[in-house]
Amino acid sequence: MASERYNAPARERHWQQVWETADIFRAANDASGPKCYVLEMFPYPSGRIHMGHVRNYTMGDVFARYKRAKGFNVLHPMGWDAFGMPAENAAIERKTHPAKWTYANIEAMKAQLKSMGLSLDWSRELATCDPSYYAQQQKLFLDLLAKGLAYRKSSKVNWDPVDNTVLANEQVIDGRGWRSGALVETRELTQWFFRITHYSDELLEALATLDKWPEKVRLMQANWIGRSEGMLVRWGLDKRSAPQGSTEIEVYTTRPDTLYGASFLAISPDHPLAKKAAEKDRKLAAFCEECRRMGTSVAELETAEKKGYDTGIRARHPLDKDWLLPIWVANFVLMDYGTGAIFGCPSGDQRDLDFARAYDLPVVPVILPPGEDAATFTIGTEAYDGDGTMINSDFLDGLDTKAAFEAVATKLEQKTLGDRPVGARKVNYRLRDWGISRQRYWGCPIPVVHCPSCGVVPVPAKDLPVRLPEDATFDKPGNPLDRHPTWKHVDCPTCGGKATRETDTMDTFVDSSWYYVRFTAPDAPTPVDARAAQYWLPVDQYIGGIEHAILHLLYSRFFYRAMSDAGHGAKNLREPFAALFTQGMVTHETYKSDAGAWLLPSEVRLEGEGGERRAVEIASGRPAAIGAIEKMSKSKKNLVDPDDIIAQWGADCARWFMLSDSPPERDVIWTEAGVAGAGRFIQRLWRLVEEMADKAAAKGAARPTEFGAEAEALRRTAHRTLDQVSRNIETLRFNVAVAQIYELANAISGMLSKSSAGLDWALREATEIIVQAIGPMMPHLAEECWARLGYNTLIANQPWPAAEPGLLVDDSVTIAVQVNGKRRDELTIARSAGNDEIEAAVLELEPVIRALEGRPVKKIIVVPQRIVNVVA
RNA sequence: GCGGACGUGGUGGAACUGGUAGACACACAGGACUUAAAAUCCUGAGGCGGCAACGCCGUGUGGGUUCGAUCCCCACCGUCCGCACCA
Repeated sequence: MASERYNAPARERHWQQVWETADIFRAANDASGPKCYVLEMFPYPSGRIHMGHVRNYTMGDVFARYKRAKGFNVLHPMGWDAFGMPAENAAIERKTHPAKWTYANIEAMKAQLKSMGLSLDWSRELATCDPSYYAQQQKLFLDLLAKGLAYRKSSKVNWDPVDNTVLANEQVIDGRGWRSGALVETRELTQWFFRITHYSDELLEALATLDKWPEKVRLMQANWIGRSEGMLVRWGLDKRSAPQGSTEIEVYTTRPDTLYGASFLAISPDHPLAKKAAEKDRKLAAFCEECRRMGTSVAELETAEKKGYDTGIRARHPLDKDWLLPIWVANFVLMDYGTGAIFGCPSGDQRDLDFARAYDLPVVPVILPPGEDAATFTIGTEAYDGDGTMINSDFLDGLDTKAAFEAVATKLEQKTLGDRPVGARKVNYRLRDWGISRQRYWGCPIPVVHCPSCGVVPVPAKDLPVRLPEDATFDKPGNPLDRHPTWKHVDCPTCGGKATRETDTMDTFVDSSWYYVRFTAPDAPTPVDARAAQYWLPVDQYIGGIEHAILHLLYSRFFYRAMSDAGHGAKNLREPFAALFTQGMVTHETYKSDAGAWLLPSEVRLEGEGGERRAVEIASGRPAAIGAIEKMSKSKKNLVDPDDIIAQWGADCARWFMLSDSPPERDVIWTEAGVAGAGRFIQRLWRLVEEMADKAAAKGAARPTEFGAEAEALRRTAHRTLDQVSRNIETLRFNVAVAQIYELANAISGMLSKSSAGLDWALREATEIIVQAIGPMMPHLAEECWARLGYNTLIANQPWPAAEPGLLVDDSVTIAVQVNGKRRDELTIARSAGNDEIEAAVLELEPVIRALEGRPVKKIIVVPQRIVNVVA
């Protein structure tokens, strides 16, 4: 029979239809048997999927299909992270409505995702901008409010002047807004917060239980939470110098052991004491003002000098009532960490040392590094912050650092100032509460009403959801909800008086903090269906980008706990994602025209090879520059459109290429050659299956009793491949699984020209195995091959084949033979051979005798089934 | 500055728990088929020396542990990532 090329795009549409009609990917909440919840981070509906999505969803799909074949009840849903700024910006630019823009995008992207052949349960599709979703989120908010986990406060916040909204700390990267890239300003505003700090310790501690998360992500979260153990220490103020009514100041320190090395106190320009002192000191007031104007961007911090101003106020050392220390206002002290006040120990802290040197303050060494002599040790330009032996420290002298910490801590806890202890042990966290207010339209409305007489009043359940008004205008900057003529004006639910709605909407990260829970029962009348959540959660395998290591993943860990504590979760579950995998980015070469404009890969023609590679701009015929390989981005135009690839090569080809070569956690370089290689393999596999299918004799033939050596070897290869592919899919090592499938394909090809009863049967078996093995990765091709092999079932419904254990182990093994650690030969011997037998055989090998050069053998090391080393 | 990861042929990468380094793929070269091309198939290849058998060298650099190190330890170099005036 003449082979025809496999027409991937056409056949893929066919099989997608078949799957959809059979509705085989719908997950049942009431199924018995083991469940497996596979989830990829849901996309923002920007309008088109990009290659990053293709990679992410392919990985998830391979895992989901594999688990399905392994007999799990798999939940593999998809939805849309649909609130957010781009919709609003589109509304401004194109004079459309965010909802219209968003839903049109969803429709387009859904079609694209479907063309990828993903095994998704579309019946659970949700969009976070849909009132049916955000209504439930508003209920959650109110329950958190009732629990004190949501609250309102005035504080300094990060203001993004381009997006005209507040940002959470996690959303400020290098002093810039995470979306807009604008330098963030500081503003004092009254905002809504989630009390994530209530869970600081739990979020940190529980990281240790997440053994299926990347170490890197856990570390990043631990650093972000930033736990430190220290003490709050109260210092009495010298009455003569202190402002009226100020009697003490409290500092936070992690190094109370260095208290005798203190030479000054420093407070933030925003510290109440600084403000009070500034009332009477114009120069100080000016200094504080100057500090506030200083930016907080990285560049500014790096160049900023340590600046201070002596308030003239003096504080009494907590361990020595006769020791007065100056209190300075310093530009490097942060009001929102600790107490906004520190004591400076210049010998033990580089920053304090710099400050002391600049203002000529005392530098007293209190910790003697190991190996140094107390008589000669001095601090020059470098502080010593390590451990050592205490010196110049009164009752602490001679103790080591840890013991000194304990001794001071105990003493400070016993000593009193006024009627309270001078010191108290305190654990501090870097983590701040999550500011969720956004001054934007396209987000979930915060369901409260502000009443002049009743204060903040929750919107009653019967009035939920608080819907976004559809007739908002986007022609002016600022919050469309705030300037809407009628929307915000309501009667107070409590007293009935005139009141106004909250016009802030929630950070979109709130939406994505619980969507995985909603997927378990997307139509439930309550936010969470307890039974469904209990059955499906936690997510068994979560896959997404590393960029969410802190943001989304920390928020979700918090929010899941908070909603559980408010009564919406699965019992005895604290962590929503049991296993996390962070995949690498998709990168591509960049091209620039001689006019300096970025060019799409499709706009250039590549010529030559190796060091001679050139790019030519097709339109102009002029040479173009080949630039660095970078993450695919609109700005650099190094984009390849998944639609084009799927139309030309098919989804299976794109999927296979995404899985090949690069380890999934690393970046993959998209190349035309790589895609073509994947395409070639598809055709090759198809030809192989056609040829097999035509070997009619093997189909349904009885299993031979004797196979013969070649058939036996092929069977071993096939079953070993099956075994290894299974394990590599299980551990998401797709590139290795792909390589093993190639090996099996090579082994089958090598045998195709030969024929015997045993070999025909083994070939048929091996072919069926390879078709099943590619099933999760290239599902359409697998169906096509399965059908071509004569089956009228769906391979998507076939159980994963089991490897025959007997074929995974050989009777004989080939082991390496070394002389003095250098490989000289190899030896094939019965697996059961004893050490004596192996030793004897090794010593007779010609290369061994030669390498020994007549020297006597000192000993022979035999590692069974691995290696033999003859030591001479 | 602090913390972490990584470094293997021309390229992407593989190597189980310390046990034959370079699987598999891409690119390349030679050959077959073809009027020709495409497609396909076969063969070759880490480097150096050698006709070959074979020998020597080889996983960023330098040391160490070990019968044996890509893997463990120490130091250094380079790349990438995260955090960063955090008291």
